Amino acid sequence: MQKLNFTPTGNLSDELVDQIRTMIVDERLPEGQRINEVHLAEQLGISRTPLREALTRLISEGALEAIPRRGFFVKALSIEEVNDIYPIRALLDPEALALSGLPNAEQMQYLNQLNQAILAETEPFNIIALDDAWHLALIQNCPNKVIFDLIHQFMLRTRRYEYGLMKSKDNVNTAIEIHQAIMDALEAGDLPAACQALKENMEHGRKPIVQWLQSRDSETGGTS
Amino acid sequence: MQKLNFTPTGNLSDELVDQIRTMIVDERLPEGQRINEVHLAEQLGISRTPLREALTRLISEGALEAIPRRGFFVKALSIEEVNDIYPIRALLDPEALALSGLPNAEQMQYLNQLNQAILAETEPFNIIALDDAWHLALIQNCPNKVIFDLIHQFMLRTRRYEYGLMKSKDNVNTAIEIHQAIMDALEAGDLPAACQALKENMEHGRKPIVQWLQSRDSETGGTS
DNA sequence: TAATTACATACTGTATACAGTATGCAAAAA
DNA sequence: TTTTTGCATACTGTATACAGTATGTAATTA
Repeated sequence: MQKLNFTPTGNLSDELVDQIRTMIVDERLPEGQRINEVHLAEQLGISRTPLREALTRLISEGALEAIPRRGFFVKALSIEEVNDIYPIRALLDPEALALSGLPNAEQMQYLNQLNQAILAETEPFNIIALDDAWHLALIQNCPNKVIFDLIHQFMLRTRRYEYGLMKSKDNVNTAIEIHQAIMDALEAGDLPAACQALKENMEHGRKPIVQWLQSRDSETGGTS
Repeated sequence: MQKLNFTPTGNLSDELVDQIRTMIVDERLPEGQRINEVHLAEQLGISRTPLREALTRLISEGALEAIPRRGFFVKALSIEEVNDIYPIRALLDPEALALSGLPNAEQMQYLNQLNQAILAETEPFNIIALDDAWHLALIQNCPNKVIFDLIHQFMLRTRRYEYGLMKSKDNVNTAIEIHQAIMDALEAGDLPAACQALKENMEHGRKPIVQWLQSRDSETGGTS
């Protein structure tokens, strides 16, 4: 039962990383859960070797942790991590935007399209993917590829947190409005204002997530 | 020929990552080189499975890259990467120091000891390790663990560049003087000045590396 | 002589086998 | 009834086997 018998590009573990990350984000693999390699491997239709290579990569991404001789575990969501990461993005994202400069007309149109697509989308997982795409499109001209990749990495790392959040339409609408404000500044040709708005976006994006985590932690159980 | 037959903590690949990174830094594995897994595995006295897991991790660190069906390659040193990373550290390090606050007397003494140890050391590899240790000690109180880890990651990633540089005693002395200037500001209780000095340190640290790379690239061959 | 094709070799990517440790349960003793 | 100890089971970590692709060389043809 091979997944794909035409694999001209990429290895099995490449696709596995995306697949397993998605399972962690949508909580099919809930936080704290121990990964049973044999079970997961046969569930995914592959052997343990490429699976372990994928799990190893997800440790670097911060989605998993390993305890020697005990195995891989899904990392717990933590308020500390949110409080740490969002201020970093408040530093990195505006810097990336400043380095990128103003987007051209075509790029502006694409940003608008994405923002409207977010409005139309109802599936939380897709909303997050579109939101991330918007933020990446904003800095697509960034000449500093390391910053770009770093931001991309943090996006993947915070998807688990935003997944819980984006179930509420209120938070989605807020995000759309902030995007609009940034785009307004860009269309006015005011790059510093756009950077400032982006910085505030990141600083304020932290708060509702922390609140959600706190309310979640005060409950004992959760609905599946 | 086992490396250690008492491994109560940690897996083989944990130690392999450090070992192979060192081989890349000191150019036993030169840039661009294709990694022969069979050869390297038997050279290190282990099998290909844990080796491949270690190599996978070193891709995340930026030391290697993988081409499907071709294998792992040591990433080439690039001026672009240096130009990208040092401005990021000029952003992150001062922020981490600001969050850390002033070090206490004991910590100041440790910073002084490290700086003197750098002066006494002659081996480039050790100089870099001490320099990194100094910069980490500077921000050891940083409450933002993600920034701390990020800086640590960038240190490992830039060791290859600094190894070429630290062969010149001039550059070592410059580093020591800058450390001293930062410590002077700290002992005066002026945290903002220390952050500013650290920022300038990072911004200026980039230049000699780029110059070294340019002069190196204009030569055809190199001494072993 | 230069170019192209066919073949032998080597290496990667994946699966599987094996060894050693952790875990949970049952039985026995206090 | 509670605690402790021994054993069976399950799972991780590592080694090895196998399949398929890339690579280099030699032979053949233009």
